[in-house]
Amino acid sequence: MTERVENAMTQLAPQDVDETTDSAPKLGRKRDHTRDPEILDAALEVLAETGYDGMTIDMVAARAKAGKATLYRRWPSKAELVIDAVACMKKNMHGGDPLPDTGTLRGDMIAMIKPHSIEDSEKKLQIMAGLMSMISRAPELADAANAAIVEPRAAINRQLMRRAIDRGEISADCDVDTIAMISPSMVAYRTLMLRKPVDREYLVSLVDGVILPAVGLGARASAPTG
Amino acid sequence: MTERVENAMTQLAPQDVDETTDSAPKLGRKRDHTRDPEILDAALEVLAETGYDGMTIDMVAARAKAGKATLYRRWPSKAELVIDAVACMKKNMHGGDPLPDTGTLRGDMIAMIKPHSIEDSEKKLQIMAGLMSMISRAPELADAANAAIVEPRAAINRQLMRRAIDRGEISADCDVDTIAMISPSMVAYRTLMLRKPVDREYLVSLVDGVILPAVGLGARASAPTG
DNA sequence: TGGTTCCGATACTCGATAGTACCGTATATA
DNA sequence: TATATACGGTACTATCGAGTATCGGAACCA
Repeated sequence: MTERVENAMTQLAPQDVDETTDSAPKLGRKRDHTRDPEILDAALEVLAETGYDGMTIDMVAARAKAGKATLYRRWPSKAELVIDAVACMKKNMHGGDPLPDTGTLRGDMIAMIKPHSIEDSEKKLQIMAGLMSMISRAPELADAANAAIVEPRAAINRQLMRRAIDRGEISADCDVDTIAMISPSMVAYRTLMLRKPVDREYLVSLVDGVILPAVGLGARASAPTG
Repeated sequence: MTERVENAMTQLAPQDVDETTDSAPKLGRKRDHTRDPEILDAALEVLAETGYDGMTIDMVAARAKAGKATLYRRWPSKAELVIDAVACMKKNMHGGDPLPDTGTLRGDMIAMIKPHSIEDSEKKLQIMAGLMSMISRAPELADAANAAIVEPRAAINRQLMRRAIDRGEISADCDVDTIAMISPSMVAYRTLMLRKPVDREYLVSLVDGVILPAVGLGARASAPTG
């Protein structure tokens, strides 16, 4: 409630935060920053399971097999820990497989539907749900979450569509930006509110029943293979 | 966290809840049930402003100008109060204006875009956001929220599309159920995560850039009037 | 080796809030 | 009028969790 969030520190690395850059003679044991990612991952897990308000620092510490004080040595508050965790989620995303290039927009989009990415997406949406209550207090968090969770998928869709435009498969008049957001938005709503499964069948029906028609490719214009 | 939610009572009206139906001789002052809606509305307001976890019973009582004990006489817990508030939101929805019938699907959909409904929708989405953290603990709440907030809009879209099918304007092969969810889902995502304005312009662009193309009506096939 | 800082762990403070108890008052039945 | 209950308000209890303090031990540096 009375929480204030001014600035995430976002990985300042070796020296501590409020030191005036040079006044630290670096004595004694060094902070083990290899543990940061483990702690942030633990925070994301707890966040997905219990939501921001349900999440306690003790849970995160226990999950990361770390002491509570260790967390407070690295992040000044629960809020900043979460903000950092969400921000780092984006960085730590492996670029993943290269974009498919099957020659048709439908082929590319269907090729993007992989069990791994479905499950990955569901986990990230749980994190997003857990963040919702905090977003009204820290709106910049919405940007971070969007950048880490949904924007990458939308960017892929945009690129696939632009290539389709370039090869003349679809019209250049398409509202690429909006259409690229269709499946992320609908998958988010279906997962979080309808709580219905987002499986391959649903995603294919989105491609064939909404996206392809929207770009002017009639549903029955493409290959039969799922 | 340790909250349990078994059953919402959902407006049992005159007699109290746990009375075995007839053993109440009805003595003394009667409960003033005309205040129930005021209390539930206050709960929805606070819910939209602060979210479930940030909401306190004292806030709701103060907003409704009622005593905290009064709330606990009527609902056994904060959770059940909220569940009841969301459930009653659906009931208390005035049917609103009759469906537009302009003769074209585009005309009908554009006619549905009214300042009042935009603002109403935004308020309801704030409530939905406030509920998110609780939904994982009480999944039936997701159904109630969906039924009260998004489903009515989707139902309208379905009906407009079915009429368009009946009059031969669009093909009967359209995936009506899925397409009817496009604008609710995208509006929800845009409001809650992107925090961008959902204004008339955006809604029109959804109709012209996504929905009409998806049902096979080329974007430039319709009336010029916005 | 000795001083310094980090580590995990635990105990503590302190504010906030769900839920209860009780007050004086208002309103209903008998 | 007497009784019983609801009312708005307030004080209280009990719990929970953020953040702090401190511990013995380990790692690092001079």
